Amino acid sequence: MATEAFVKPVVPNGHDGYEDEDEDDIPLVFKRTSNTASTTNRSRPIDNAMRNSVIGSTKSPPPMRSPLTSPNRSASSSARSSMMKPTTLPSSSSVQRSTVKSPLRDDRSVVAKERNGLGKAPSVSKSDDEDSEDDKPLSARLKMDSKEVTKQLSSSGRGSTQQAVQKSNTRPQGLSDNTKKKVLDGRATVSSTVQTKTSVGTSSTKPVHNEQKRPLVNNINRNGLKPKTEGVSSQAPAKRPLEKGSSSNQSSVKRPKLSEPARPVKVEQGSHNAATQDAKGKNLDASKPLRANQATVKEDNSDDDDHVPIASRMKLDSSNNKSSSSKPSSSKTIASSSRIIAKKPNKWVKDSKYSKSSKSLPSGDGQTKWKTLEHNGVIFPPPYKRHGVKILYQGKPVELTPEQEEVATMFAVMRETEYYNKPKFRENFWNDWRRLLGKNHMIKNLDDCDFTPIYEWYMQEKETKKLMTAEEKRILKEEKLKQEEKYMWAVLDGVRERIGNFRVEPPGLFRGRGEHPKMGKLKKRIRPCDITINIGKEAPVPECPIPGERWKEVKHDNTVTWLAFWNDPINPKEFKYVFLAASSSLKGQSDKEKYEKARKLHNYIGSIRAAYTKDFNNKDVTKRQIAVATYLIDKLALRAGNEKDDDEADTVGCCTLKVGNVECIPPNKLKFDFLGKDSIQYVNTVEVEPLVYKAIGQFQAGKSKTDDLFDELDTSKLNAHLKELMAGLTAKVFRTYNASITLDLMLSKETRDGDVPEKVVVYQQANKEVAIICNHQRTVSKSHGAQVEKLAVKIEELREQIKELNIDLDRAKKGRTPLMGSDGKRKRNLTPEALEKKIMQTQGKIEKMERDMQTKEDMKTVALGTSKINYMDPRITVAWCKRHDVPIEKVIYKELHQSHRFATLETFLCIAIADI
DNA sequence: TATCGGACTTAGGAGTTGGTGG
DNA sequence: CCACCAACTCCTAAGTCCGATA
Repeated sequence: MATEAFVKPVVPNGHDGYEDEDEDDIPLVFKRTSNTASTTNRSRPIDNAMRNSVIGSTKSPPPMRSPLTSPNRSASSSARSSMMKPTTLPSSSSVQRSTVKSPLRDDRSVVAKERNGLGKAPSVSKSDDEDSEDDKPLSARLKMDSKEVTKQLSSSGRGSTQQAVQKSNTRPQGLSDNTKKKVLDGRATVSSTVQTKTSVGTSSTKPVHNEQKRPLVNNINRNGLKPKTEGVSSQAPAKRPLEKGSSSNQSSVKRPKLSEPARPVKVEQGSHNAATQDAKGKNLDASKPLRANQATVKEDNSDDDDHVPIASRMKLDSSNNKSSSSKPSSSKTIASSSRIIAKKPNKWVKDSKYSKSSKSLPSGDGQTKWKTLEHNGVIFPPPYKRHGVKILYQGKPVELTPEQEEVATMFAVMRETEYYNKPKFRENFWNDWRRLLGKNHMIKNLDDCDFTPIYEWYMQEKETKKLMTAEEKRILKEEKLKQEEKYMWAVLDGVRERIGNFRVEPPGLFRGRGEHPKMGKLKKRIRPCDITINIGKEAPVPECPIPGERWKEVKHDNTVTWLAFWNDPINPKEFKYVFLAASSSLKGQSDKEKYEKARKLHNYIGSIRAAYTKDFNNKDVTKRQIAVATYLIDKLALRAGNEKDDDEADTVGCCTLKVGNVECIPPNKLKFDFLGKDSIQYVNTVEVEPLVYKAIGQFQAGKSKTDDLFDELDTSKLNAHLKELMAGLTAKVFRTYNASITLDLMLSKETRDGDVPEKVVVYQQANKEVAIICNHQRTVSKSHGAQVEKLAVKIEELREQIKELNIDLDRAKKGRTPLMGSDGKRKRNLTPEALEKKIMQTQGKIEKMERDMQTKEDMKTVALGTSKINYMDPRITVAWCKRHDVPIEKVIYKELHQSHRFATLETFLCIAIADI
């Protein structure tokens, strides 16, 4: 390893996207596309299933080899040393993770693994090599040398770290068995080592493998924390009472949906173990050194270092990490490749000639975001057009003013939605509409109103629209475009950029998600006098599109990126902003910064995990809560969980979890059940480090179900703590990091030789894993049941056909003619060979349909788009596509890849390759 | 230190579109 | 050629996080 250390290892698979730092340099501008979300559906069944997993399984990990990780990775990693080294990260993290499996991870297993740091590539195999060639170059290019790494590190703020690091390192040798095991897991490399002791286990999951387990847990046990039972202070003021008592309550309350148990953990160990082992083995070697130290540290000192910023403690191992690998087949390849790569990368990275960086990065707050900004303001929805259809009140038609009719229409058209019959929705609507009707209006209550006439008018309008010819539709579309064209673009620093939401939100009834207390309230029409425009000083102020009216205010603030804003009519304290589109350089830049931060976390994750593991039994309750919360955020990808007002839906994140949201299941499993963002239910049962389990029990002691689990904690305290560990680190970075590392790991691990469709499936599986980890759900489409049924029917028909064909085959062999078909027609007289061929083909069809059906079922509640757009570093995807000759458009949709972000990446990659 | 204001990112669902299998 | 469905786009709600202020 050592040798390799500097070289960037090529990742076998090559991926590395993540790892490469270079990319950083890359000019890319990421732009994001707009969203994509998938469909709707809210069910969340899936999740459950998927989610459950154990976080840390205790078992010792079997030796697996992670392809990636292991050797190659190590090597490579080392190479990357800098970043990602899988080793590094993984290590620590890995260790933990591995140990633990996060439930999530289970499925997520993969993820876990990744996180662990694997690097990427399992081994590159020969085949890989080939790919690797591409890969290599790229990856290699991307990656930095160790030196670079170092630089980065330092830049990242390690500075002081070193010292700290040292401390941590110090411990090295002493890894406990546990540690070793962890290490073995592969994840462990350096960091792992460190952690090892404490090891939290993280989950690593391999998709399949996950199971492997994670030594961590075990380790933990050894550590044997004693749980203190004491109490946590129970002060917990309940921040927001759950409504129901139990956590679950929430869920229940808000979303009835699933409560299923999570899926069982998945996986299984089986396969992976092997991998793991390998990895471990490898890792060990390499890793031990550094991280071990750290890890070791842990308990002992437990407190010692506390003060030391983790960051400082950490250092990278970059060099260290690299090492291990050995093994496998890939090694050769890797090595060689790595070298090559290494060189390139540097260049690459550094070269920033390509980088477009010309623009100033936005980044920090208060910083200048632009020098000149021109735009034409916003476009307003057309004024209300009266239809004159009357509603019935107690059976009689009622005359309404246009204003009253407009709001009545908003309500009428929602008849087929879930909102329509919700008491809160009706109540809020009625309160606002009644105000419009006036005190003396004949309509005295909503229940006596019959909106059917308006609903029918609306349906008819819809039908009419549908019946328009394609030509008519095209003309309408063009007209609309012509009207809006001038509002669609802004010129920022001389560059024409698309504006994201240049249309002012039209009036309507508020559709909050979950059990939102304000659902049904009237969202009034926004007028120019509600809008503040932000534009360059030199630019002409946009003309107010509504004659006789004027903007509320015109500002020239170049420290912000918004072009206009107005106060949210539903929550006047909040704002609605008009920003540039995701494809703009401004958004792309911040996107890139986001991924860079996640990458940087890769270098710190080992020490961070070691640090929080050490604090699982810290005597200071606040520290203990921070440690456990960080663990949950890291392992389960939970959101931070800011405090919320009472006039918002009752949802929680990590810091706002209620006692009732977490159930302790002996010996060391935790069942989470709560409503998260958008009132999406999160149900997951995971095995955690025994110390975590104990700590949770302590935090719950003496409290009611609606009290805060982490009563000493809030997001600002948590983030302040995280910032001590790594500059710029906040809770959400863990989500980005774990999502990207998971993608990377899964891709490198699962990609095999094969045709493009097969590779695309691998990508989708990886994407799915990430979505599960992040709990991105969608509701099951209305037609899902019918679609599945249809497939089932077809499969049955094909089976019948096979039966008939077999009969015909028997007859044909005996020289007889086929029987009449089920349709009564005479069949062609085929030779036995032809019949056999036909049977085979039909069998193949059945198999494909069964697979499709399974996939459809598996994916019915998983939303892939959100993670693709917001969490998975596009560089990983691009690098993988290049490496494996998969056209980028097969895995990324158009708009996404058209966006600068991807275009740039591709360019970047091409350049890198050429360089080589 | 807790709150609040402010600025941005992340999220799911509705609506639209275009590719494709029958 | 048509119907269907998956893939997108659009929309806007709902989070995160930071810095200022009380």
